Amino acid sequence: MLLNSKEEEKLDPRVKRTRSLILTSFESLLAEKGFESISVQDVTDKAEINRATFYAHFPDKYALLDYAISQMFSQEIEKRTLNTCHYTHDNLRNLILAVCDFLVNMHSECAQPHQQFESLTEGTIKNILYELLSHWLSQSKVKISTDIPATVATWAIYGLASHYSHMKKRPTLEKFVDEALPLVAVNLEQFALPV
Amino acid sequence: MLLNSKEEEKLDPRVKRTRSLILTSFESLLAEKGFESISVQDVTDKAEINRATFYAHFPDKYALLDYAISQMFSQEIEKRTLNTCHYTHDNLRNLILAVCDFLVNMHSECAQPHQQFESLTEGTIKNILYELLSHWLSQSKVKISTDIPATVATWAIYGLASHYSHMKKRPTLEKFVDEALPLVAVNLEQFALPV
DNA sequence: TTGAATCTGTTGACTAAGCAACACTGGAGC
DNA sequence: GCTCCAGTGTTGCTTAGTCAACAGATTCAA
Repeated sequence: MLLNSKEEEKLDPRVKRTRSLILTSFESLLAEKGFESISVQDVTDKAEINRATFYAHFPDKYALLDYAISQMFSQEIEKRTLNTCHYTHDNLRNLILAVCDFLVNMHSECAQPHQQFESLTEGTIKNILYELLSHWLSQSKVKISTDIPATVATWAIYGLASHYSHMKKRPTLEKFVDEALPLVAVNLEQFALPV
Repeated sequence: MLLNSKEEEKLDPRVKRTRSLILTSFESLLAEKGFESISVQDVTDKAEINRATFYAHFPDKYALLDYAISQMFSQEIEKRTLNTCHYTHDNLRNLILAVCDFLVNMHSECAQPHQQFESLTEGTIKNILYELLSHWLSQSKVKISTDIPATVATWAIYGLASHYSHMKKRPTLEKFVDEALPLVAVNLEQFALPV
């Protein structure tokens, strides 16, 4: 789910093109109006592709939202090279920063990020977070089940970021993260010893 | 050749997409290096389309150059709505301005506008000019053969614009055109009476 | 409640684009 | 002379995208 950049490169150029057209169209529509009021028609009209083509790529608009969020968030992760490293205090810090950044941006770029929209994106992002944290923990010398600590950290990180992005008077991101980081780190460090 | 905007709109979206990809790629390559050193490979690589697809649209890169120049120049004409009007002194003035503008821009945007490149574009632009002037003259009450005056004016206008675009110390465009306009107008006005 | 309107998801026949392979050309260098 | 190389056009087959038409769902107002 994370290391998909390589596979996507050797995809049929038509497929890459179509997906990218759909994605661009969808993102620009999200900036205009709420997810619920966006129809598949709207997306395909703006993308200048046939509606049937849309359904060859996605079952419905919810799948598109899922894909769009995955793509954007994965890009954020890749930009910070968090997908190709292991657990350190600093990488964890970076990860929390990434999620906060992402949610803050999303709220500023989307016209109407309502309840339903948010809970759909929440699931998508938590999946990616969980995968990444499990990956980090699995590299540890200590061979134990990773699902409990990964779950705790996933929810904690997303919760923190969501809280931060909804605050009316936000402190600087650095300040917020420095305060929150130890609480998350303590749950991971005992399992994620440096390799 | 001129009124093609309507037809192009109801073209297969795949065709529009492909042509536009080729065109964009070609234009950006022209900004980098000379026309002669651009290969069909280069164009299709940058456009991310298959080389065989290129040949389904154009016989070779010279046809692409032709198409590209036609498109760009026609856009310049349409922008000034010169394609949907008739002969007036002021429209003629605007037409000369358009050709000058176009050639000046081309010289600034293309990396190496060498001799061969220029003579290829010259033919393309003169064709469009000739068509447009013939169209203007054909609307006149005076029903006579339009080819002689259209030819004279075409060559004169292109010659003026080419001269202007190559001048080392260019006067303002307005000043240049005001001086040149009467010499062209005198060849047309006797045929192109107001309708 | 009807029915007009709009969106959905799906189908089958058609067309454009992708791909790999081919023979051919025109240098560049030895 | 020669080969090597990079580009050119072309081909047959595969796959993705287009289009028009369909039945069903939802909404809204008459």
